[in-house]
Amino acid sequence: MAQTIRDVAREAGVSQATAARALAGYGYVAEVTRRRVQEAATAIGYQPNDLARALVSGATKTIGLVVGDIENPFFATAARGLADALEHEGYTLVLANSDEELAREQRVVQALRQRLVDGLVVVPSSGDDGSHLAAIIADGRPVVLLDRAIEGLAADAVLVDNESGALAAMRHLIELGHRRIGIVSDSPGIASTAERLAGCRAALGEAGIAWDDQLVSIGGSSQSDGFRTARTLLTAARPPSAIFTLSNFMTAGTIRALRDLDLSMPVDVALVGFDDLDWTTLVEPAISVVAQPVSELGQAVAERLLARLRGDSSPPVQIRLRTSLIIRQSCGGMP
Amino acid sequence: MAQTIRDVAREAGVSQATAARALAGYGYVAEVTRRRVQEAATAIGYQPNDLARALVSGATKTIGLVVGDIENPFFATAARGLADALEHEGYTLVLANSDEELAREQRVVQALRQRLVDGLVVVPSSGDDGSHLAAIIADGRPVVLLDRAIEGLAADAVLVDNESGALAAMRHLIELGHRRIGIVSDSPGIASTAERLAGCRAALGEAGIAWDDQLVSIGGSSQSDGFRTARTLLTAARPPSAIFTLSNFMTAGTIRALRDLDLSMPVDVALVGFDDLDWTTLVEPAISVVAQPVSELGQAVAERLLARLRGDSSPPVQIRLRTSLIIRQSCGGMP
DNA sequence: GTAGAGGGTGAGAACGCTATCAGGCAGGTT
DNA sequence: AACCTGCCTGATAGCGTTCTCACCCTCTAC
Repeated sequence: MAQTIRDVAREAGVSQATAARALAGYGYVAEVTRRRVQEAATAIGYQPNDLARALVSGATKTIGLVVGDIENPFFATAARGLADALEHEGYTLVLANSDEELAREQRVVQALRQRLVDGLVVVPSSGDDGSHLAAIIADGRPVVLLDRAIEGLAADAVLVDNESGALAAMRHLIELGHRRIGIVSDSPGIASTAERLAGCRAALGEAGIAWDDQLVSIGGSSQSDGFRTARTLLTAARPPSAIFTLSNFMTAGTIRALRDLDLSMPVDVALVGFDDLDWTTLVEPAISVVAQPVSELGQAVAERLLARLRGDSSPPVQIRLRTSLIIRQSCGGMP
Repeated sequence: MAQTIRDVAREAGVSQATAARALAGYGYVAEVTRRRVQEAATAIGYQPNDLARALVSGATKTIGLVVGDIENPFFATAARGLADALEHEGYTLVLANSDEELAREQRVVQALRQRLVDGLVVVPSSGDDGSHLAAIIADGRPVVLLDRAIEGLAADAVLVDNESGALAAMRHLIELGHRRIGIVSDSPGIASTAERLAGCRAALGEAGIAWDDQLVSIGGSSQSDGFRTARTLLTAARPPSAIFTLSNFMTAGTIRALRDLDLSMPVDVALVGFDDLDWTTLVEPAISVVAQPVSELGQAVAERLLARLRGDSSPPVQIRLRTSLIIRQSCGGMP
């Protein structure tokens, strides 16, 4: 098996304590001894045991990441940005999927807690239940929320400006003359979704258009949910002339529904989606979107987390990154 | 901070040893005592320390996963399949990106090694250098290769049938009458890519078509590399009438190049790509692809790994999952 | 009445590391 | 000669578990 510091000590003919000092570089060690120990270490191929080190130091140099589903490119990109920034400081990511289910999320958070992660990054599946995360914070370990806030939880959160993003998208469709705008949404239990819906409401309000529940379809968060609910919307008695989708899966589902019904963008239906993925410019017409700075989101989360790990104990902050409306062909607003 | 088993013992008025027995469930403990200890544990909110447990048991219940880039949907899906299967058995995934660079891969593997992962799943960036992985195997910890083999490394590998997949795709294009078929490839240093190229060679050989280096563009593994090399191919003096792309990023890059040059599929250029992603049926025309059972790949890897962790010490096996050619509109072979 | 079996308990070693402490030994100072 | 000081080293105490061992106590069997 793996060699221990004792093996190094024996090989170098010194005590375990001296070998430890020589390798870790603290206390007094004679230059000759240090060299001898180091040579012995490489000779027998010694590798420090991070586990033992963590047990005594109390820090595992490990960060837990809980996302809904790593297959969602949004989460994958954020995870990447986070991993890169953390790796810089010697931290490793432990990954867990919650499937957007609170119960599962609680289970994996519990597991990560026992694993003694130094900190936790969570994309919470519920906007109001944060008791499992409060327990981690009570342990004195930092928690940073990614993309979604939790009401009443004293944790840092790095979010995007969902409300103004949705507002801008809806405004644009309204300016293009649309009065009946369909909204394809995933569950409003997800905090970011709720904020986007609020943005929609605000835009309709300022344009004097009444909110119409018939035009809002709310389903699960998978692409097939998006397909199903968009199809329902489009086959209704008075279908919308434009659609705003609140997430990338909803956008994909809606495009499939449009294809299925042989409706073309932007002539039959104008479309704007939330979240910009690579394929949105691969399809024709290219999809207009509210773009989020996804990778920056991960980086900002890493920054907050590292600050906390360094001892920053200022009150929790909420960071909002700006979204930007990218107008392409699908909404008909392109010159 | 967190409570220890000693705190539970004190609370229950028993020794640390008895508390441990009561909680872990070995040895003799009186029923009354057991109940008292368990009540004490929940009362003070005791959580076992997995770190200490791992140190003594020698198993961290942790699996390392090294992929080129978690943002690549292929890896993300495989990771998901793997994570689900492993979670079932109480294992957690530790994630690392190699950026398809051997040096980086070696660094992260080293880090995972010190972290004492119980096993390692690697998508190797090099097909011939496996020394860093051999070291893990020498420690007695299982390594399973995902998607790509390494020559001369005694480790299980779960792969897809790259050669016959590429063969089928090329055959199909040849049957459609194409004689000049462009191949957009990423680096052949990647084992799976080399196998796909071999499949291409075989198909051309059996059709009596000479291999033409002018028709093969080899670049990096990013989408922009695919765009650049496909563009070069398409703007050459005698451009190909069909293109076969060897990975999903190459496919996306090639589609962009076609759009950029105002060439349409399948009329101007027929296209078949390797790897089926969600967007391939979102674009028009829908892209014909060699589909890989990605999620099954992850599951099969988990199965192998779990078997090894349970002590299976049979000689390393190589598992090949079948690919399937899905004919859609982009190649012109659809009735 | 004593031996033995068996339930129940606490003391303590081990895992591999970090880090403190007591002491040894050379050199210089009073 | 006695004493300090500064370098160097080994012994040793944890970190929070798992798990073995020795021991005690009670009950049954001869």
